[in-house]
Amino acid sequence: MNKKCIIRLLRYKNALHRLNTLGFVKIFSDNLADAVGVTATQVRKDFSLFGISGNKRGGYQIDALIEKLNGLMGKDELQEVVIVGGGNIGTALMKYKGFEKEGIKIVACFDIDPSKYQKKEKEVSVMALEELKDFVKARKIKIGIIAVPEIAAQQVLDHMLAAGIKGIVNFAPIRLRGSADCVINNVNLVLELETVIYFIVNGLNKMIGEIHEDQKS
Amino acid sequence: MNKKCIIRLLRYKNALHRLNTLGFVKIFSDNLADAVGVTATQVRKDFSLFGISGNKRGGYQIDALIEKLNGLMGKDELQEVVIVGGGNIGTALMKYKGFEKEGIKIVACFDIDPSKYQKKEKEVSVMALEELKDFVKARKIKIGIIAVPEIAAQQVLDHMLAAGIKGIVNFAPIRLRGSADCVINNVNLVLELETVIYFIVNGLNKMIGEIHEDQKS
DNA sequence: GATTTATAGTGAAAAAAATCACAAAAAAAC
DNA sequence: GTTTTTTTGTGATTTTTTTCACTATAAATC
Ligand SMILES: NC(=O)c1ccc[n+]([C@@H]2O[C@H](COP(=O)([O-])OP(=O)(O)OC[C@H]3O[C@@H](n4cnc5c(N)ncnc54)[C@H](O)[C@@H]3O)[C@@H](O)[C@H]2O)c1
Ligand SMILES: NC(=O)c1ccc[n+]([C@@H]2O[C@H](COP(=O)([O-])OP(=O)(O)OC[C@H]3O[C@@H](n4cnc5c(N)ncnc54)[C@H](O)[C@@H]3O)[C@@H](O)[C@H]2O)c1
Repeated sequence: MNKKCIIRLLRYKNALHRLNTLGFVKIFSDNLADAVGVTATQVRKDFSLFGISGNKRGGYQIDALIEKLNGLMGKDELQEVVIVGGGNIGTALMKYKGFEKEGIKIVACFDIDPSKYQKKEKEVSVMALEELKDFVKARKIKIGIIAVPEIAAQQVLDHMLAAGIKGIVNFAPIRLRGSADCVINNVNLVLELETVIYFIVNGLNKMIGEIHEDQKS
Repeated sequence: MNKKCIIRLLRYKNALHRLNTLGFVKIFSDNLADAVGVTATQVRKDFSLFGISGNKRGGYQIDALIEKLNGLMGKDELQEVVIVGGGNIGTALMKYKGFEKEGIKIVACFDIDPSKYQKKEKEVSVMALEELKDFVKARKIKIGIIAVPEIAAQQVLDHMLAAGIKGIVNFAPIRLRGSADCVINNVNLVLELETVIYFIVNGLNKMIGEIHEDQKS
């Protein structure tokens, strides 16, 4: 079984979700491939690896496929997520409405700057960093987002680990190290831009295909 | 030459930048590997592929290395970038101070919602989408960021292509297709979270290593 | 109901990427 | 100034990932 395959499965699931809400009922491997940006063979191979099967000459039933993928991906229960750092990125994430439909809920944000604290109905509360540990332990939260300046990232990671967080998306432009006990996905938005710039400046538009790669550790 | 290698080179560059500002002068392949999350052999192999050499038993001179990488990456001139969509993500990016030191400058934002328009000193102006084309053409801007709702993304892409944009980072959770004439880097933040959730829910913390992969097309 | 056709499924082959293993060379130690 | 140590550089090898080439099968057509 292929490591990258897992990320592709998540992509398939998201694409199928979209196609489903658009009213599609059945899909062929090449449509799905197209939506996600891979080859049809790859889609079928991935499915084959995970024991997903469709109907020969009939394609795949979208709802059954989504169900199967959700099962494989363990996306049955709503995942509660906390953010540390209520600045630009943290706020953007808090305000984003698109998480819920993927079974993700941002339940709280923690900051050290008291001017950021807020407690409103309908909005995500911003609390003192000191409250993180109790909050996370009480609600058994497993996933956290780091949206603090680079300089504070390692320290925040330590707080999160102490609180029992098991998975982190880190937006600080520094590679935080995970462990057997905690997976970290380092997302570097500047790098996303730089990558594009590289291809433009060097006229490598030809080099089409999957290119970027993040790191989980 | 390896495709992923290019992204690693950008990572090396960023890490070196950081180490440099921290006062380091020279570095060994294993330090750099550590900072970026790869093996020392990989670092040397990558450098070898791009004709970068250091000093046996002496490691690499950081400033010379940065210069060489900048040369290879074509990061000599300041890159001006426009955003379309002045909402949550667009605003976060506009306010972010970390681009300039990587030679990137957000010069303007375009939106269809007049309530978002603003023209202040010191801040990035938000203008009407209709002004995009002239602005981009006049300043010969090559790079754009799409930060509009999914439903509007394809249309915005068309506007950008018409304006002459050659490279795009797209935050809408839909795969926009590039062409020989335009590179698109689709960034999906929900997927970044979902990936972490997958690893936690399935107890695959063991599966340490580089995992995530974005797409440029 | 036979034939054609489109599509899934998959072992085999190819391609791509990472790692290994070791030579070369520079610095350090003696 | 010789030996040891440390680190780079890279061809060879291994591993991983993708693609190919083909079979099986269900639907559509005749
Ligand atoms: N905004 C962007 O578009 C953008 C782009 C690329 C990368 N990033 C990275 O994302 C991270 C956040 O960026 P931002 O623009 O939102 O920054 P920001 O300065 O707007 O927000 C950071 C927040 O973290 C809080 N904070 C600082 N130290 C803390 C600590 N120890 N514990 C808890 N909270 C703390 C601050 O009070 C502030 O509210 C940074 O590492 C940045 O480099 C941001
Ligand atoms: N905010 C997040 O944390 C987050 C997370 C994941 C993905 N995204 C994606 O990023 C994109 C932007 O998200 P957001 O939260 O910033 O949305 P938002 O609704 O806050 O902002 C969207 C902006 O785009 C403008 N807009 C709409 N149609 C437009 C058009 N045709 N031309 C120009 N401008 C137009 C709107 O006026 C608005 O200002 C969305 O596709 C979203 O799915 C955002």
